[in-house]
Amino acid sequence: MSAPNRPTFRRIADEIRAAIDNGTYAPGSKLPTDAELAAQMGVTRTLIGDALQLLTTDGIVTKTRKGTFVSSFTSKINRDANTRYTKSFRESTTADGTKARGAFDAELRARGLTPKTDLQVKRVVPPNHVADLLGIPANEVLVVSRARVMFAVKEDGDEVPVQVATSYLPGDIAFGTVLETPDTGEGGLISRLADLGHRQSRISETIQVRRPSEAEATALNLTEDQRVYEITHSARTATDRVVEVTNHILPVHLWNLTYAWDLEG
Amino acid sequence: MSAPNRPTFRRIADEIRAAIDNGTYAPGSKLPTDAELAAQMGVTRTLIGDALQLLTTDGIVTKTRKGTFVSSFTSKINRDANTRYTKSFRESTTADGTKARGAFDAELRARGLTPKTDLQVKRVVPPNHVADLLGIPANEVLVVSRARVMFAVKEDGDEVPVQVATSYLPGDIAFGTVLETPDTGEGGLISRLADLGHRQSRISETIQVRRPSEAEATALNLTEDQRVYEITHSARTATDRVVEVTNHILPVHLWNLTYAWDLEG
DNA sequence: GAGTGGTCTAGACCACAGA
DNA sequence: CTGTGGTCTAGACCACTCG
Repeated sequence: MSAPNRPTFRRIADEIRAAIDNGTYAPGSKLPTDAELAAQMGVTRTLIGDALQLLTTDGIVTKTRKGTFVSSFTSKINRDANTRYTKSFRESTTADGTKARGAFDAELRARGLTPKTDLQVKRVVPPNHVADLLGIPANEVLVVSRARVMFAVKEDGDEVPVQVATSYLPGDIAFGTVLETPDTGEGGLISRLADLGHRQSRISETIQVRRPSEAEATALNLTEDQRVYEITHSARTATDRVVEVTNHILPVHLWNLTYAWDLEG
Repeated sequence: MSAPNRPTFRRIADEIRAAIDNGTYAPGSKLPTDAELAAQMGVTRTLIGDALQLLTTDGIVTKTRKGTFVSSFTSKINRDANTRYTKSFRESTTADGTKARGAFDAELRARGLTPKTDLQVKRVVPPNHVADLLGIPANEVLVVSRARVMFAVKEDGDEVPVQVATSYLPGDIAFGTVLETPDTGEGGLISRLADLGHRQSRISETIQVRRPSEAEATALNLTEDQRVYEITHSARTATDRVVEVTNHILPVHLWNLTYAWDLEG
């Protein structure tokens, strides 16, 4: 009623969305082929494709060469920017008695998922905006880059990529230290930076939403029409030096973000 | 090179986007009609429509019954969650010597735009999640609702809607006070709440990205395929009472968000 | 009434994954 | 090889806006 002349392809999308919500199509199951749906609904295959593309963009279904499948990820993961950087959360003990290895680890375990991270440590010349934040000349100085692709492993063993993040650490701090090794141990990067005498005291993050780059789309299994948060995170010490810049890329349909802070007078 | 088999409609979108970026089509100007572009490029009108829809979703062009127009808004507005709630920013003096009326006001003037706000003050039963945050029973208690639609007025007098925001204030605090009047004066809502003995001390915000509701799409001049940030803002006093909940809706293509906070040990 | 974009069909060809 | 979704055309009808 609210939309009297709602186009057919949107009505079809609504219909299928409702069918997924009410359990007619279970998470992970295969939908009928476009051609079958077209026959059922008495429309062209083109229309079904348009309708399903809307659901694909929302992350509700995934289209492959083998058919259309209902996404198995339903609820969103919460990224709480404040607790995630506290020592207690980063080093929190998980259900199986092991200690969490950094913020992302604790975050996923809190949701009953098992985290898995692919890491590549390199020395690189950072992107300009990162060099800028680190206070070093552009296109010149090498820094340590810790590029991660993070997965949520479900109970059935399926690995879903949920985030890519790249941390940049100044060379004079990180070269030749544990910060260039794969496992940063209990409490993660932030704890190790503190060990090295660079305890972080103030964080700032800027957020934008955009289409994924080609590389991001591939890594996160996204289409060009989906959207990601890009969070540029920078941490400075009490002496006001930026000792870490991290670029987080998160599909918007998988995450909520939370922030909290005190007001001064 | 990077995408060998890039579909035609995406290539066309890229082409037009580039033409807009390099000034071939100026901000605010009218593009050729779909039919003309189709003829120029030797493709069907359908394809041009698909291409332009990509740009519409990104907020780069606007389609009307009168033709396709290049958006006049280029850069994004920055919403700095921290400075925006400081007293000095909210009450900052603008170029013309007048005092800013709250956070949004100061935000836009910093960008050379003139803010304009349509306000409707009512007593309403708040949405469930708001009642929850305010610590009152759902579907029952009246609170003060201050619903705003905010515009950026350009130099040529054009008014672009950039945000809708609705603040909810507990009745026992707000009924019969200045909080039910249209103009909350210097420093805005927060200053008046402080005057009434409810100085805010801690803020938390949660962010998600979603399609706009029908009402939001109408108010903000969006299509169903564009995306908005929904920011749920709540403020509590030193005595830990939530005295304000505000729901902010911002088109993602118009805004960047910024947060900053201190780490404890 | 003329011109605009929005929608939809019917049918075609394609690339790609899997048996 | 077959079946899948992805793309594209040609052409049609529509609703809306404006002169």
